[in-house]
Amino acid sequence: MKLTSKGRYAVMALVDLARFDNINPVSLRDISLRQGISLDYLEQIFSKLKKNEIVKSIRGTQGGYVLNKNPNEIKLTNIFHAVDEKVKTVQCKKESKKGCNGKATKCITHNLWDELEIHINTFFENKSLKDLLNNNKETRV
Amino acid sequence: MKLTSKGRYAVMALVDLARFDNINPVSLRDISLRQGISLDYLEQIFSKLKKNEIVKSIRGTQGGYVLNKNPNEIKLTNIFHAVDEKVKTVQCKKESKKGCNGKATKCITHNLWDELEIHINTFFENKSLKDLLNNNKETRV
DNA sequence: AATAAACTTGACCATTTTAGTCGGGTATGT
DNA sequence: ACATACCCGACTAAAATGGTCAAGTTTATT
Ligand code: FES
Ligand code: FES
Repeated sequence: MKLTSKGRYAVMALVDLARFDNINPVSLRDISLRQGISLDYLEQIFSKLKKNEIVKSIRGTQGGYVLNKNPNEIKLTNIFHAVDEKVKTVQCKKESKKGCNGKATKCITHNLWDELEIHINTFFENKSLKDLLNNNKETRV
Repeated sequence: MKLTSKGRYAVMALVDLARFDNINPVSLRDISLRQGISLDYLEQIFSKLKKNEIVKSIRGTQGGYVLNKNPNEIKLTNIFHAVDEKVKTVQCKKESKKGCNGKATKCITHNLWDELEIHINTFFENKSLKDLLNNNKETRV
């Protein structure tokens, strides 16, 4: 049960972006340096964020990315969905009529994992980028 | 963000066990057949459950496993902990003074992932094996 | 017009994790 | 004796992860 770097980085990068994009487009190079994330990897991530209309790109010198929506309209759900960081607790195909291991019945714990999935997704649906902007400066340890 | 089979199987197997161990010890072979889980894999899992005093073993013919505690005392947390299915949302070492990527500060999303981890763990702490016994027969699809 | 910054695309890859398998044991009820 | 069932450690194929690399295109600036 772990979060992958792709999802973590996507959120990190967007928080960074949201802080600075009022002034100018923010280049991935800057985000890379500030957050310590590989530039090449960021490009992959932003390509997906763009396809999902979470950010807009501006090409050329002085270009970069800007948010495509208000920070309070961007939920973690949206971000995670964009970069394919999905919550998957059940083993069976969700829409299939079959259970785990190709059995005809749903397994005895299926309902439990469904509950868990909802529980987690609720968290993501209730958090927007805006929530992360306040009171979340880097905290010295 | 996904649940691994080890954790899923551990819970599945224990629910199965809890249903039948009032009468006789339950053999892994039976669980394997009923739940469609590889016997060899179950042995690995039960070895850990035993070390963590969640189940007791009885060797020899007619042997098997029985619960070592009341179903309402066995939380999902305990089960997951036993089989090393841990919830890990942050990238940094939890107790280290360093953040992600060896930086001296905690990253801007660290608090968020901490919150998430707590959110998920709360779910596991509030569910016991007993909760899963009622109303959780295999449901025909 | 030349240059350099920055986005775009797609292929490639090493490492780690997962989900097992396999081959030997040892204990014990019948 | 013998079959059942637990016990233990090593091994491994396949998938996922977390990137890197190469070769573009676009556009602001000089
Ligand atoms: S998780 Fe859906 S049937 Fe097992
Ligand atoms: S998650 Fe802890 S510092 Fe990034």
